[in-house]
Amino acid sequence: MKSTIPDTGVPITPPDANGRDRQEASLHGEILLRLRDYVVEGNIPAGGRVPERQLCEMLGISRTPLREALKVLAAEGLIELLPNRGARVRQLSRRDLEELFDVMAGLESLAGRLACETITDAEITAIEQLHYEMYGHYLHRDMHGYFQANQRIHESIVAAARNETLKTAYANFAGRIRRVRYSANFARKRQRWAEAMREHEAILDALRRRAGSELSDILFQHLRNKRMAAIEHLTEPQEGVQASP
Amino acid sequence: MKSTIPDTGVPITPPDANGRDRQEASLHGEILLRLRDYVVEGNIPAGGRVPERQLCEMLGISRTPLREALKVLAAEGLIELLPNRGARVRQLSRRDLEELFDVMAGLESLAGRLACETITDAEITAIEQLHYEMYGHYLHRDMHGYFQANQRIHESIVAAARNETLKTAYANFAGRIRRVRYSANFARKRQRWAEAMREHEAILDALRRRAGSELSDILFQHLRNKRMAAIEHLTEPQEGVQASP
DNA sequence: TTCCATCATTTTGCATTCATTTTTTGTCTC
DNA sequence: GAGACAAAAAATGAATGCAAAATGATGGAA
Repeated sequence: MKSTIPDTGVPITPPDANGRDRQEASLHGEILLRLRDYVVEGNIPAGGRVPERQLCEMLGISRTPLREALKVLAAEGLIELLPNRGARVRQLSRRDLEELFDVMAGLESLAGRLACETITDAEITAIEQLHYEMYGHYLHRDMHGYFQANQRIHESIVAAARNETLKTAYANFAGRIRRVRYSANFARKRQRWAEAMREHEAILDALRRRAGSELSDILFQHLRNKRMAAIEHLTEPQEGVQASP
Repeated sequence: MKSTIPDTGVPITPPDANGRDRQEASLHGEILLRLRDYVVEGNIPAGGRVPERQLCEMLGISRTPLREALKVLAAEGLIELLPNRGARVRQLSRRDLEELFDVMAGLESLAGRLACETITDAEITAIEQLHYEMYGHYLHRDMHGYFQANQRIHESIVAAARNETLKTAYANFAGRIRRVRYSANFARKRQRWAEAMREHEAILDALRRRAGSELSDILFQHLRNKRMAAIEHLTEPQEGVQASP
């Protein structure tokens, strides 16, 4: 079933990396997932063309489902479609990034507010756990570990909001930034790192007290600071990440 | 050019109602806009099938661009695609609506916060103008006028946030609710109406003082209350609006 | 009559084909 | 050698065709 895909040594990700729609039933859905991951992971340089024919061969499919997937990715903001001139990986300007970070901040801020309404003690404990883990990474200057724990904390907050619509939107925007986010080596600034830790303390504190409005403020400000750290070092024009050679 | 559309008495909207992407250059883009409006305006009953062939004739196109548009609408959450069983207009459960309203609340709350950072006196004056207009409608018990002015106020706040990404996301979610929103005849409750007016006073006040965090709170609460009013009267299962006969 | 199996019809998913547009290549002129 | 024009090649956008799946109808057995 599912039309024998000849497995042309496709380098694209396995069919379930991103925790999203799961509409793998159709070929189009499968292609969509793989293509999205392919782009999000930065396999195509920013602004680079997305060659239909080549991808078709790579994926062993015809152009129809591929083009459908491209249309969807364009709607998601990952690529852009130039009339009669094909698809390109969207080049995010500095302004685009600022906007994206702000929207993410708004969504997390909302997530925190909602989470306070229904979060359980167990969930808070789990987040505390992650927090201490993150603190350990901080002490060991382990950027990568810190980054991962940090991300899981934020995801936990979003999950605690118990709002699938929010979660999906959050994942969508996160995907758009991901290419850049990894390059945001803000940890260079020791001071910012320490500040972020303090902010996380405050987040936990507000969460424990279920102080929704307050948490909302703290989260927004936290993300705003992150935005500053991530973006300020970019030179005007655009995205700071290229495809690995 | 652009393939003679035989104008089969298509009831769909003119090609520029919704203030969105404007990718009318391609046939696909045109179809996308028209189809989106067609669905948003409730021309197909909730949960009803979206017959490909029929729509193709109606629009005078082949199935390929139509199917591409359907895929995009599905990604936007307006319709859903059942494997091998075609597209249906998404049936929003009560829970879906609650979630959507909350996300809208979060986005507007964010918009208010951002707006406070850069809004000009002139913009505030314009919003005040709308506010008084709305108050007039309120006094005259003109539900429709009130509703429109109200909507323009909220849109003005979003515009004042100067964040295109936010604006697009906002428009997207607004589209999903639109079908239901009109049926939210919360005005029946005189008291809620008066309350909403008071909340709007508070919104304006916070805006004048550029009190971002405060405005954020007020807006969230305002939308939360709106959600209550709009949803509480729905009987459990789902959407409360049908296609007009 | 009701239930279920079988077959025809419709619909969907994808591949293929066709018509344009864009891009590249090659040649000619200055 | 640089630039301009023209033709060829490639890529895109949309239509059509075909196999698989689903829907609906028909008929037979309990």
